[in-house]
Amino acid sequence: MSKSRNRRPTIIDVAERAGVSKSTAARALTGSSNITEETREKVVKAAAAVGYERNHLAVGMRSGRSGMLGLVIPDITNPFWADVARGAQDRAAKSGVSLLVFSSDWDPEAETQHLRALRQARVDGAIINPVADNFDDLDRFGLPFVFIGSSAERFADVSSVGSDIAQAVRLGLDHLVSKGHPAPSLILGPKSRLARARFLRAVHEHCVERDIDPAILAVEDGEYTVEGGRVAMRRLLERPHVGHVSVFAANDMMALGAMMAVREAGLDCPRDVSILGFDGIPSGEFAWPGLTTVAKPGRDIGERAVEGLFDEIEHKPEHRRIFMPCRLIERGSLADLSAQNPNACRGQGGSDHGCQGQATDRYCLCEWERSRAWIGIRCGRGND
Amino acid sequence: MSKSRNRRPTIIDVAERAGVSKSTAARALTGSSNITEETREKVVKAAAAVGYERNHLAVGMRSGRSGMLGLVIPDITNPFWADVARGAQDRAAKSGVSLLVFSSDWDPEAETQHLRALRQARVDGAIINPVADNFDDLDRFGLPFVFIGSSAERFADVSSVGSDIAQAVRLGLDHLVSKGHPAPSLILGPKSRLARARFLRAVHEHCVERDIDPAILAVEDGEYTVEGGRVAMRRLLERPHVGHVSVFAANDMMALGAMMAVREAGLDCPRDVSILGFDGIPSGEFAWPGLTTVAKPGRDIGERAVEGLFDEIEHKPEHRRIFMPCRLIERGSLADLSAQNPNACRGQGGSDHGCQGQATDRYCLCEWERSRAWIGIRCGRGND
DNA sequence: ATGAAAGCGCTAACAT
DNA sequence: ATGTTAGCGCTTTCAT
Repeated sequence: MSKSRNRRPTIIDVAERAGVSKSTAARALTGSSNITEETREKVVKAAAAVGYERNHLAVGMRSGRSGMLGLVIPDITNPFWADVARGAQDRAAKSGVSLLVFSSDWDPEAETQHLRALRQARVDGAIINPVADNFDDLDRFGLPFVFIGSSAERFADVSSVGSDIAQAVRLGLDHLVSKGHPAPSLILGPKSRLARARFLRAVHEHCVERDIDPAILAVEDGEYTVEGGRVAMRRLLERPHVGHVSVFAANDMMALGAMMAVREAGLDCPRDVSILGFDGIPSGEFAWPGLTTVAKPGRDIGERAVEGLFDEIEHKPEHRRIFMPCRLIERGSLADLSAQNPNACRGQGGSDHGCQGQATDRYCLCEWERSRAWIGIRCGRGND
Repeated sequence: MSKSRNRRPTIIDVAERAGVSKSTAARALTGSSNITEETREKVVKAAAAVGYERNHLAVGMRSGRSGMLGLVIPDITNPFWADVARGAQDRAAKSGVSLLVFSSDWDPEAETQHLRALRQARVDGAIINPVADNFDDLDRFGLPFVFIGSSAERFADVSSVGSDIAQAVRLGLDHLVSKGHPAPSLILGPKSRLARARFLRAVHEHCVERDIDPAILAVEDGEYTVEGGRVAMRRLLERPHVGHVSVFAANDMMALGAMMAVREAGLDCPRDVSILGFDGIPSGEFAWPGLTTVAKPGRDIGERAVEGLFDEIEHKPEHRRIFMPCRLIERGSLADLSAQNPNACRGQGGSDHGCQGQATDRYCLCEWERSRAWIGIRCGRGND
C-alpha cells in the first residue's frame, strides 16, 4: 500500500512485481536481446497485471526522441490540407509516432509561434507549409524538417513534397485541347504567389509546343476564393469575345465562383462557358454541373512528407524534392467542342499526358522527380 | 568549447552565462517571485543570447503536466470534424498547449489504439468522439476527458459538448412549416445510431405540439452518405404520392444524394421536391440549387470542449453536458408553398427562420456566427 | 534572494 | 543474463 496512490505504474512497479531489476524489466519490454524467454514472459505478464504503459516523456528525455512529429499547415478546415493531414497522420501512426497539428492561416507570425511550440515540445521533426519568406527562421529552426505545398518550391535546398504543377497544368491543358478548347482563358491567383508563376510557365511551355501565341490567352487575377473567381469571371465575360468561352481556373474555389458568375450572367455552363478547375475539392462534385478538375494528391503528399521526414531525421543525406503527379477528374463542366471523335485522346485520367509512367487506377506513377532547377523564368509578360 | 556541440542549450547554459545557479535561472524564467529584477533581467538576456527554449519534455516529467491535449475524431477529412478540430486547436493554442490529433474512422479498435498512444504521450487530457459502446475502456482510461458529438450522449455521467439536436430539428421543422411544408418526409441514418433516435424524438415532439399524427410522415433509412441519400430518395419517390414532396434529411451528404436522385428522376428541386439538410457542410453551398440546411457549430464545439477539458483537468467537479445551438442556412432547396407567399419559390435569402440576428445576403448572423474560414465568402446572389 | 540537492521515469554503459 | 549506476533537463524543497 506504500504506492497504492493513484499514481500511474512505472517500470519499477513492473520490476518489483516480476522480481527483477529495473533494467531487466526495461530490456524485456523494449524487446532487447540478452534476455531469457522465461524472464521476458514474467515481465510482460507483470506489466499487463499492473497496467503498465511506457512514459513517452521519460523515454524522450533519455533517448532524445520524443516520438512526435509536427505538422504546420495553413488551415485544417481547407479540404486539401485536411487531406494532407490525414495522409500524414496515417503514415505517422503506422510507425507509432504522433502528430502535433497546427494551422497557420498563412500568417507568418502564427507560423513562427507554432514552430516554437514544436521545438519546445521537442518533436523529432516537422512538416511545414512555409508561409514566411525569410529563410532565417527556418535556417535556425534547429530541427529536421520537410516542406510541403507549392510554396515550398522557393527553397531549392530543402527537402520538399508537393504537387507537380507543371504536369498538372499540362494534363489540364491537354484535356482542354482534346475537347476542342485550344486557347483557354486563365483565372489565376494573386501575382505575389509563386504558384501563379509556376502555373503560367507551364502554360507557356504548352503554348510554345503547340505553336500558340501565349499572348492570345486572356488572363484575370483574383484571390484564391469563390468571390475572387466570381469577379474574375465577370471581368472575363465583359471582355469582347465571340462564341464559347473556355476557362482554366488555378483553384477549385475560383472555378466554383466562376460558375456562379456564369449563371448570374444568364449563361449556361457548359453550353456557353466551359470551366476547368484545379485542386479536387469535394464541393466540385456537388456543383451543378459537376466541376471537371485537376486533382492534387493531398493524401499522398502527406504520406510522402512523413516518409521524407523520417529520412531527414535519420540523416539520410539524400535530400529530395518530390513532385507528386495530379490526376484529372472529369465531370460535367466542359463542353465537347472537338470536331472529331471526342474519345480520341483520353479515358479516365489516363497516361496520355506527356509522362511515361505506368498508370494505376488513380495516379500516373511517373517518376516526376526532375532535378531541373527552377530558374525564375517569367512567362507572364504580355498576358497580364 | 566543452559544450559547443550541436546540443540545444539547456537551463544550465543559461545559468552559466548569467553567472547564477541553475535554480535561480529557473526561477527567473518561470516568473517566480523572490527574485531581484536585476538578476531576472540578466537571466532573460542570457537565455535570449544562447537561444534557450524550455524543454517541455523535462517540464512535463517534473511537473506531471505535458502541456498536450489529445483529440480523437472520426475523420479529419470530414468538414464537420475539421471544423471541430480547428476550434479545439485555436482554443488550445490560446492557452499555450498543443494538440495531438487522431482519426478513428469509426473503428473501435483504432480508437483504442489512439487512446493508448495518448496515454503514453502523457497528454493532460483528451477530447473524444466515442465510437466504442463499451464503457470499460473509457472507465479505466485514466485521464481527464470530455466527449464530443452526438454519440457522446449515451454516456450520461461524462462531461460532453455536442449539438443541440432537439433545437436543430425544431428549427428545421419550424422553417419547413413556415414555407408550407407541415409534414415532411424524413431521410434518416441507420437504426443503430443514437443520433437517429434523438432526431426522431424531436420530430415526434414537434408533431404532438402541432397536432400532427407522426405516423403520416414517410421515413426512409440509409447510410450517412451521398449514396445512402440517393437510394432513400429514390425509394421515397417510388411511394405513392401527390403534389410537392418535402424532405428533411438527417445529414447534408444524404441531402445532396437526395438532390441527385431528384434530378435523375427527371424532377426539379425545388419545384417538385423540397430538401432540407442537416450539418452545414461547404458542399451544400455549391450544389444546385444551394442546399438549405441546419448547420452545426463545429468550431464552437471544439472550443468549448477544450474549455470543458481544462475544467476537468483542474478537477472542477461541475461536470456538465453542453448542447450548442444550431442555425439555419437558407439557400435555394426549399419551395415556398406558404399561402402568404405563393410564388416566391427560391433564392429568397432571409431571416424568417426563428433566429433573431441580422440577415446579411444569406446568412443569419446569430451570435455564434463564425467566419467561414475556408469558404470565406459571401455569396448573396450566388444561386440565381 | 540565492544555492545545493533530490527526483520525475526511463535507458544505456558498465559491472558482475 | 542480470544488477547497479548515472544522467537526460527541469522544478522544487530545504538550507543559507
